[in-house]
Parts: sequence; structure tokens; C-alpha cells
Amino acid sequence: METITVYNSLTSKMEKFQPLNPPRVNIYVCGPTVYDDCHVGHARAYVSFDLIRRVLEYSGYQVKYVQNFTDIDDKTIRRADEQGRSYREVAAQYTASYFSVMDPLNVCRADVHPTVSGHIDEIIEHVRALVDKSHAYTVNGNVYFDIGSFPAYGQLSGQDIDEMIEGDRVEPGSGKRSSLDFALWKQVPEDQPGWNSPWGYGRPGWHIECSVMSRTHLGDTIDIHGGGQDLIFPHHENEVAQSTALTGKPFVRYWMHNGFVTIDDEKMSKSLNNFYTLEDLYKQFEPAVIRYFILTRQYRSPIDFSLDRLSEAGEAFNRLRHFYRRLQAAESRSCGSIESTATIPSLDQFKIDFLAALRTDFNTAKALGELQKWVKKWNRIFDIWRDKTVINRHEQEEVTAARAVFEELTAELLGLDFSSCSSDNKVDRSAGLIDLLIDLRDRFREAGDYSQADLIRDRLAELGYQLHDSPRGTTWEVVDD
RNA sequence: GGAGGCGUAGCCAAGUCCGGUCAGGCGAAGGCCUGCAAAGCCUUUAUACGUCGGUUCAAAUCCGACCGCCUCCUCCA
Repeated sequence: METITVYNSLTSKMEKFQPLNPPRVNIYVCGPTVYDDCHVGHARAYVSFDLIRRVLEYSGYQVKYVQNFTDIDDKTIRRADEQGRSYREVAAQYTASYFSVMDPLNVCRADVHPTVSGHIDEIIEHVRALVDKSHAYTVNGNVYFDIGSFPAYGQLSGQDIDEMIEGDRVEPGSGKRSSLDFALWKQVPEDQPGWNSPWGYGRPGWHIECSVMSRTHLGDTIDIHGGGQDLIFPHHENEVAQSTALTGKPFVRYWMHNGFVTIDDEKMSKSLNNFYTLEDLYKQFEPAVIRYFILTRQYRSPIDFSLDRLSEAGEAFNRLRHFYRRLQAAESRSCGSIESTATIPSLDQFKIDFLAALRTDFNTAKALGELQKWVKKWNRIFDIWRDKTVINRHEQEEVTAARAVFEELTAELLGLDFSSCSSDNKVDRSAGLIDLLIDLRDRFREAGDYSQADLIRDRLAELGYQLHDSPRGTTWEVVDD
């Protein structure tokens, strides 16, 4: 296990990462409410924690990763009512939609994807225990958590409780003792989705789900709890209260929160109606480019989104893609026992710098910088080799090693898979045909009939086959647009 | 109002906790390659760190004040 440094929202400090029971690491990430399509903000969150998971696993930890779906709450019910369907149908549809956009981003699925409706018994049990311990009280079929019974309330979000209460007023008729007391269980009319409970017909409150699901699947104390920065208060603050009040044990060792995606520096959100759904973006951009874009910033910083920025990320991403092709090409070159001509970039140093960046609070921006720097060094070597007929055998071994490490680091850690880009069914099928046309074009070129040669080249380009003339002949590739 | 965060070259963005040296990308300009292109690669693009003070041999980095922007305090990744 390698040393990893993480920023803990609870202490606002960088800390050495020490899980409770190494090498095991328990991670709980707040998942989406499944009532609508995912936008770039969701991608940011889940790519970030996917990356964190990958770095931990690569570093020798055994990760158990749990991410919930909130399938029953005000929003899923409202959406169901609008569409005359059940909340279960709505939740099923958007759960499927979640996977259909996250899978292409290479976001690994969680070990467990629990749902609220699947944990009603455990929720009722948790609430009942809080009532028994006098951390919660009942008013007309509602159960509220009693903030006054939990002195540490406000610690995570850095809120001064007295000040908050001062500016707030208890809603008349709610029966709450404090304006900050929050519902663990809500009474609802019989015609709404709900369950029978010791307090009557109702459904879970807004925060209890995560406390219960994380405890059910990961135990009393979890190592990492993740989510968006907007969840710190009140959601995570309330989770801490509910969980700690019940178990008496620390709930979370490391709180981690990802920054927002913004549009013109304002938060991307449903209410501002300034979001881009992933489904729409996939019509214009490869998912891998969106993932790359997200990784160009450290996960805690806000990242300003625009189609131009995404295109820029696409250009940077293409550098890596072409570099990978160059590695492959160099690997299959013939070698001879000639003298070495160039200083090969150090693979070890690159790997050290790259991993150090990721292990210092998952600094993907820094890691990508190290990667691009190393790529540039290699490109210089490739340019030197371009005019040679053979390369040195030892140099070729270096290329093979470089290719293997590049594949490993990009695929396993960054979740950017370059090796799959180059093998395309379309390619195999039409390869012979394209070669035939290139042959034909070469004859025109030799005869000096460039207008015919260009016609072939242009028509192929229109079909998505791009030709590259080089001293060693003409090559081609399939270009996605 | 309370809490948290941000302000680095044309643009994006590391670095700020642990003062002293490189980030990296996009764009742009040159060049290589080409019959010409396209694509790709290389080189050059910077003594940049919101403002004003202070500490220090030395500050983007530490201290103080100020200005501007964002987020949370209401569902939100």
C-alpha cells in the first residue's frame, strides 16, 4: 500500500490516508435521485470518485464501493404524478439512463447500488432506535431528529448553530423544537407511496437513507464518504448526526467533496436551467473527451464548462491518442544493431511523478501535465527516428516498455482506454478496399494527374477515411466526426 | 448577515499547507513532412501570480488590510 494524501472536508486539511482496517477501504458516494437525465455535473462527481477508487485500488487497497440511487422522494413522486406512472417506473427508467451515460465514461459500477425503497425496514429500525435514545421525537406521525441532543451538530459544515437558529423561525404547526430539526420519517396521505411504520403510514425523510444504506453495506464507520460540495449542509451534516447518535462511533473518517461544474462561473443546476445532459453531449463529443476534460482540473475546484473548452480538451486528448499510435508503430519497426541515437525519456521518473500527483489528493491536472510532458519528450525521439530505416534493438525495448506503461496508467488509473480506439470493426471490413483506392491514387500521382488523385483523397475524407502521405508510403485512419 | 472557496501569462490550468528551481494544455507565429494539402510532430510564444503594505538574503507561496467573483445556509453531484 502506497501513501496517499487526501483533503478531508471535516478538518479542512490534507491528511495521510489511513483506513480503519487496511488494506480494506469502504467508500460511500451519494448517488443521484433518479427522476431525470444526468448532466455534466453528475459526470464530474462520479468520474471524480471513480478516479479516487481507481487510485486506491492501484495502490494496493481493497475497495468496497457503494453508491445509492434515491428512488423515492419528492422529485421522483412528482415526476411520476406528472406522467401518470408509479415512482418505481420513473426510478427504473432513470436508473437505466444513469448507467447508459456513465458506462461510456468508464465510470466503474459500484459493488453495491442500494436503493431507498429496498431499505425501508432498516430505515424504520434506525429511526426507532433514535427515538428510543431520545435523539428523535414524534409529532403527529412525523419523526424529527433533535438537534439539541447532538452537541457536535454543525461541525462538518462549520456552521454556528446558535446563529442559524437565530435567523430562522420554526414553521408554525410543525411541532418542531428547533428550526434545524429535520424529518427522519414523514407522514404522507394513504394515496401516496409509503409504508406502514410504528408512527403510521409514511415514508423516509430526506437524509436518513444514506446513513442507513452506508451502515447496512459498510458498517458503522466508513473510510470515505463522498458527494458534491452542495451536500455538505444540510445533507451530510444530518447524516453525521443520525449515524453518530445511533452508534456512538465515528461515522466517516474522510469526507471528500467534489467541486461544481459551472457555466459562465455559475453553478450548473436544474433550477438555473443551464445544464447540458450527457446524452446530448454524446452526439457531439466522445465520452472519453468529456472524461479527459473533467480530469484536467483537480476534483475539488470548480470547473467552468463550455463547448469550446470541451473542444480544447478534445485537442489535448488527441495528442495522447496520436502518441499511442506512434508508440505502436515504433514497436513494429525493424531494428538493427546500430548505435543508439537518442536519449530515451526516463520511464521510471515519469511514473514516479505521475503517481505522486495522483496520490496527493488525486491531482489529475498535475498527472495529465506529467503525462503530456513525457509524451512531448517521446515525440522528439520519434521525429529523430523518422528518417532512419532501422532503430536500435534496445531502443525498441524501451518503446515496448513505454507502451505498456502508457496503457496501464491511462486505462487503469485515468480510465482513458486508448487501446480500444484503434481496433475498429469498420477498419477490418473496408481495409482492402481502402488500400485498393490508395493504390489507384498512387498511380495517378506517379502519372502527375493530381486532380484525380485529390478527388480520391477528398472523397475518402468525406467518408471518414483520412489519408496521410509520408516518405514510407501512404497510411490512413478512420476519423470520427 | 453567517460559513467555505476562488482571483497565475491571449484563454484554460498545476504550484500556495512544507518560501528559493520545470508545470502542462489550447490558441497564435515559424519550421519539418507533402506534388499541393490535410493530419501529425518540433520550436517559439512568457522573469505571469487581484491591489496595497509588511516579514525575509529570498514570496505566487508567510502575515495584515482592501477589491472582485463563486458556492452553501431551500431540492440539487
